Parts: sequence; C-alpha cells; structure tokens
Amino acid sequence: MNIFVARLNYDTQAGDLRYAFEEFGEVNSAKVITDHYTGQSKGYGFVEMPNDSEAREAIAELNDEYLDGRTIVVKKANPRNSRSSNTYSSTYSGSSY
DNA sequence: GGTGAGCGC
Repeated sequence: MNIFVARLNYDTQAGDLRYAFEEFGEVNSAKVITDHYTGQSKGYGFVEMPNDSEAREAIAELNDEYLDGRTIVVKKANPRNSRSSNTYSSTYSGSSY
C-alpha cells in the first residue's frame, strides 16, 4: 500500500520514515521528496508497505503523531500519474477493508 | 537561511 506522509520536518530523511514505519510492520520502501538541486526535503514523502493491515495500523498510529519533533500527517497515497492515461486501475487503493 | 498543507520520476 502506498502511504503519503506530509508535514514532515525538513530535516527528516527517507531513512527516518522507514524506521518509523518499520515499527508497525514491514516497509517495502520509503522515500522523501527532496529537491535535486538544494537537496532540501519538500516536507512530505511516501512509504510503501507490502502488508495492507500493517499499513493501516501504521497510518492510524503515525497519523497526527510526532516525528522528529513535528506533527505529521499519514494518509493513503494517490496513484502516481502514469505516462499514459489508462482507465481506472483494476484495484482501488485501500478501498477494500 | 526560512517556511507549511501537501501527492513522487
């Protein structure tokens, strides 16, 4: 499940996100959006977790929690814009409980 | 060098 994390501390790195989410479950990959020129994080990132159950728990627990001293927002991530506009995906992200 | 409401290459 793709997870969207916002309002991160500008000093927070992808490794910090992965470490925080690994506490709740297995983290497939974590990434923080940073500028390529300045290397400064934009304040939000994405975390991908293979287990949907653990992902929901991580979202519920880490949402509106303190990370690196800042309140962060954890929500489901929207499907990234594909190069070709295909019809709706066969599966809706996190719509099935 | 600092900010903040947001979806990545």
